[in-house]
Amino acid sequence: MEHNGQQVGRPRDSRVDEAITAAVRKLLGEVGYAGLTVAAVAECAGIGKASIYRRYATKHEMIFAAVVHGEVLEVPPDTGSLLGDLTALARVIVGHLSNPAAAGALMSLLGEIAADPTLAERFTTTFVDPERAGNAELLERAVRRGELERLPDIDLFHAMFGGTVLSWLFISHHDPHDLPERLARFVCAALRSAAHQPLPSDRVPAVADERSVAPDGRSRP
Amino acid sequence: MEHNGQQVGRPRDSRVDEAITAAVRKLLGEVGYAGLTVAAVAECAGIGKASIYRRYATKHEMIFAAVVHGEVLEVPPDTGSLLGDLTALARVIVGHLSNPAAAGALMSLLGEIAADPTLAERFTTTFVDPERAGNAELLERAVRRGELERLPDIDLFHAMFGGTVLSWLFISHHDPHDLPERLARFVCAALRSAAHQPLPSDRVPAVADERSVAPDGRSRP
DNA sequence: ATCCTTTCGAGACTGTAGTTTCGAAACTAT
DNA sequence: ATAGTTTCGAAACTACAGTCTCGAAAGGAT
Repeated sequence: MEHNGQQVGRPRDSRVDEAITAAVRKLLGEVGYAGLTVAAVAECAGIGKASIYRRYATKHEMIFAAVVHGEVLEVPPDTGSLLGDLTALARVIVGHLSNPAAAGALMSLLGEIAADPTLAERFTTTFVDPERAGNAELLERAVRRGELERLPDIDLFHAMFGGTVLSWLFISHHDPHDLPERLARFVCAALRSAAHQPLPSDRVPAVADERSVAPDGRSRP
Repeated sequence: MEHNGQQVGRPRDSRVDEAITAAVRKLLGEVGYAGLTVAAVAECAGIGKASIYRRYATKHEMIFAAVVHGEVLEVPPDTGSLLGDLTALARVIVGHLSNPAAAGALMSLLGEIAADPTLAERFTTTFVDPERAGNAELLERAVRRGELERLPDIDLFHAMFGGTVLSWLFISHHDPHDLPERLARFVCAALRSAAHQPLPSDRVPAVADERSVAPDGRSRP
């Protein structure tokens, strides 16, 4: 009988996992989200389709994992000022969203997410929550530094910062080269002003704690 | 030979056009973007699939036309204050994006647009440009009213306002009920601050407290 | 060493849905 | 009227997601 947590049977080859994500990213850049087929991923990775569906329930989950995996936005280091920090954060976001492979896929993925609560849940815990936490940390630095009197509306700030970049790139299709400076200056001004105003409401959006989703998102057969 | 503008051959039945868009909207509300099939649209409209593909090159174009047609965001009427106008504008955007049918479709559409320059062009002229023009008009009112010293960065404002709502709804999945007030207040503060800053500089004022945000009395139209 | 379980690549199979083809019908021009 | 053109609905075509089976291989357990 099997020991605690130890798997019985042939273990999964981690090289297969890497080959899948590498193939997905490569093909996303070449043929785009709509042109991506599971068969092509398998061939490009030199594996069988079964090895893909053993790991991911659907094609979308496969793409999701390949696009989001490890892409959690790191909090930029302390630059010494709120304006500097915001500029650096905007640069990180722009950098990630300018990657053509992940970029187009992310939008299509958001479409899927809008119609698939399971995927939405995973997306939130994997991507959204950490990113918002990073934003919060950045703002707390400004409070400690004395640049802000109190913590601003984190949820609004988070939606605004990322949402602006998203809209700038994928709706307006503007050149992002000077967006970080413009956005950071604008938001910085808003934060300094808003810090003097009372918050519109005092509801605390409790984050639903979900427990134990398998790391690979696939319940074992 | 054909006369000026007159079409030769059997004319299109305008009832078919109407039936298509009506069927798309009806089905989007029932089954969502991912569950929408061309066959279902054809059956629901009581027509053949060929009549759809004669009008639209792809399924996505069909949905795009059905969703965007006539949905151009109207500029809300003058409420007498910038804050009021911004709140009203945010309510309009939230209202449109909260429509489940259009909402999921828009995100998936943005994914297609990222990979299809033709669709991107149509989307820009049909949807993005008019919306930005509407935003500009609203800000010009504030300048005429004397609330703003000069016209702010229109492109940034446009991306920020719509992008924030987009992110709030489809990335953070938050409740939008009080978003218009929060967003409008925040952006209003930013506009007032940014209006009397030099545009191309990166000055770093310490904690220069400005209490000039007093005239905030009205909040509702 | 020998089972037992699981993963592996490969390929066949199925159902669904986007797209195209086809004969008939509708309309204009001569 | 008749030829030419375009639209119509129905049906055929095609691609692909997703599933399954196969024989082989890689572990762990006894």
